[in-house]
Amino acid sequence: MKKNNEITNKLFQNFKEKGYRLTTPRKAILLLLSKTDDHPSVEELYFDIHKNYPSIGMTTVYRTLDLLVSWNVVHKFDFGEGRSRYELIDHPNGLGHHHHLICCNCKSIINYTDLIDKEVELIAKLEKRLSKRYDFEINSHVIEFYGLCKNCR
Amino acid sequence: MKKNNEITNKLFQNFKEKGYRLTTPRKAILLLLSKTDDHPSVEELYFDIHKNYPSIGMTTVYRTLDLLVSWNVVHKFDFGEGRSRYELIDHPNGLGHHHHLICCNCKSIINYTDLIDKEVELIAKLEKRLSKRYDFEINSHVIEFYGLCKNCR
DNA sequence: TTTGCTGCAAATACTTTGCAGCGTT
DNA sequence: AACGCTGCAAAGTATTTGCAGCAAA
Repeated sequence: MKKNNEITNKLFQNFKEKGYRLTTPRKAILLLLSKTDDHPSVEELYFDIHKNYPSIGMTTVYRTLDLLVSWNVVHKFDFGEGRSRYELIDHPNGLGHHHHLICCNCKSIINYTDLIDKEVELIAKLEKRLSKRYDFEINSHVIEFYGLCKNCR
Repeated sequence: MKKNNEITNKLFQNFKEKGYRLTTPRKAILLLLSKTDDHPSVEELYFDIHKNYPSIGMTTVYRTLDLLVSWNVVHKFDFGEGRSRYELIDHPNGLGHHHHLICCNCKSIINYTDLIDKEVELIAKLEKRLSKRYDFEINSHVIEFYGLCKNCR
C-alpha cells in the first residue's frame, strides 16, 4: 500500500511539527478518511474503526478529529443534519480539492471537482485580495451550492 | 418604515404560495433578521424577540426558522460553534449578497461583499454548468474562507 | 369552524468533560 | 519515568417532540 505510506509519512511530519504523537486511533482515522471520497460522520467513523480496533471509543474519535481539524489536516463540515462530517483537506487519492452541491431536501451531497483553470485562478486572486484587505491568513476555502437534487425536484 | 412593508409584502406572498400563515412570531423574526447584517443564533433571536413579545417561546423560534429555511427565505449556517446561525437570503437592507471569512481559532466572522463583476459572472456560469451537469436546481451558494484573523495569528 | 400554529415541559441527540489508567517516547 | 493520550461514564448543550390550547382565515 504505497498510498498508506505516503499518508503516514505526511501526517507523521505534521505530528512531529506540532509535538503530537502518531497513535493507533489517529492512524486508523486518517487511513479511513484517505480511503473514501465521502464525508463520514463521527458515528460512521467510529463504527468502521470499531471493526478493526474494538477498543477505540467514540470519545477518542471526537477528540482525534478535533485535533486533526485544529492542525488543518481535516475539515469539519456541517450540512445541516445536526451532526458534523469530516474530510481530509489534502486528499491523497488524486481526488484533490473539491466542493459540494447540497440538497436542501434530502441532504444528499454531490462532490464536484470541475473547477476550470479560470475559476481556480480567480479564487486564488480573491484569496490574496481578501487576505491583504482584512489581514487574515487564509488556510482553506469552501464553495457550496444549495438547492434540490434530481430526485427531490 | 417602507422597508418593513417591502419585506412583509414579499414574505406574505411566499407564505400564501406555500399555504402558511403570517403570524406574529414570523413577522418578528423576519424583521429582526432584516435589521441586522449579523448572523444571529436561535438564542440571540429569542432574547431579542422576547423584549417585544414576551410570550414567544424558544420552540417557536426554532420551528419558525426551520420553516423559513425550508422555504429558502433564510439560510442556516454552522460556523463550527456547536450552534446554528441564521441569515436572510435576500437581504433587503442593500447589504445584498455576501460571504464569510471565518477564524478557526476565535470563530469570529468577517462579512465581505467585494466580489467583483468577473467573479459574480464566473459563479453564475459555474452554477449554470453544475446545474445542467448534475440535474440539480441551485437556489443559493456559499463561499467561505477559513483561517486565522488578525488577532489570532 | 377548521386548520394548523404555539407554548410548555419532557425527551432526544450530539458532543464534551472528569478522572484514573495506560502506552509512547 | 514522564508526558499526555485513552476509555468509560456522567454531564452539558442544542434541538426536537407530545399534547393541549389558541389564533387566523
